[in-house]
Amino acid sequence: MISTRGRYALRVMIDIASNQGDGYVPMKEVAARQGLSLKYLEQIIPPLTGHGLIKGIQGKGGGYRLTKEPSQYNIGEILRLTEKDLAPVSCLAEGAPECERRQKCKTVALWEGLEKVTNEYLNSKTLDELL
Amino acid sequence: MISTRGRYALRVMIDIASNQGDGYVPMKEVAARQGLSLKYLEQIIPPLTGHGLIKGIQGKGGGYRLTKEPSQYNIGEILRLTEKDLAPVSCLAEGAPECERRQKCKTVALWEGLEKVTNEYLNSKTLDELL
DNA sequence: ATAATACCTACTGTACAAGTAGGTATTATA
DNA sequence: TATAATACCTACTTGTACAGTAGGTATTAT
Repeated sequence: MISTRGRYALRVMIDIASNQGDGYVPMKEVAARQGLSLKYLEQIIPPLTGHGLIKGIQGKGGGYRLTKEPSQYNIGEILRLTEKDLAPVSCLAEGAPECERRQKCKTVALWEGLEKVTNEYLNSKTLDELL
Repeated sequence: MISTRGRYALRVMIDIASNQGDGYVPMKEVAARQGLSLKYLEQIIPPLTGHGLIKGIQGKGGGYRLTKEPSQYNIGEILRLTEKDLAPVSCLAEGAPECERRQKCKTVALWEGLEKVTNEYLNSKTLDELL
């Protein structure tokens, strides 16, 4: 299940896209508009700036803005960065210990298929479709 | 993320299908073959018997068997019964309080679409495909 | 100098997942 | 009729992770 981290990150991206104009959007305003905790959002944002999806500038008058056109973001990349893991089962999560039943496991192909359809869906949707 | 309840339920169904022959399969044997806790499995099974997916008979020589051909079970129904919820986000879970942002929510359609593709995938797979 | 911002790190309460534990009810069989 | 083996039921436990709260530092415009 998608946690608040991914869901809030998406709402932040939508909010910035809708309000950036030609300037920078303070996270304080995003938090107020979205009814979310500023302090919590500050913990969620770093992977997005770290991977260049948004740019933040410090100091008075600072804030965030997108680095690309909304149509250039797919939802999957936003969620993969902010969500802990998008795998449908823990044994497919990154860093999961190699399962010793893997060879004879009758269900792993099912879970891999499920992961594939969800990733394809999320990668096919872009940010501008949500505005 | 699919929890152990749904994953174990699936393995139980596969194990019963593979071992029932023309008799009944004791859960104790399933637990031993699958390397799972019998006591834990006993908590997971009731919704499957309650909805008639498997039939259990008590007493010595008892156990469980399928009520239909493996090809007649779809994976989605097994998971929906044993998993707490298959919704991709908590606001789409059954019994979730009506979200007051629902009307203006820009992301709910995305989550509904994600739920749709996962349900379609899981409903399209049948138990016999896993044997 | 000050105010407003991004950015950083530690701590906390709650809920739930994943079991453990100890029973009762039912049925075949010796 | 006693016993063993099963399904079925309910309470309790433990660890972990989610969803924050809290208190700072660094940077920049005015």
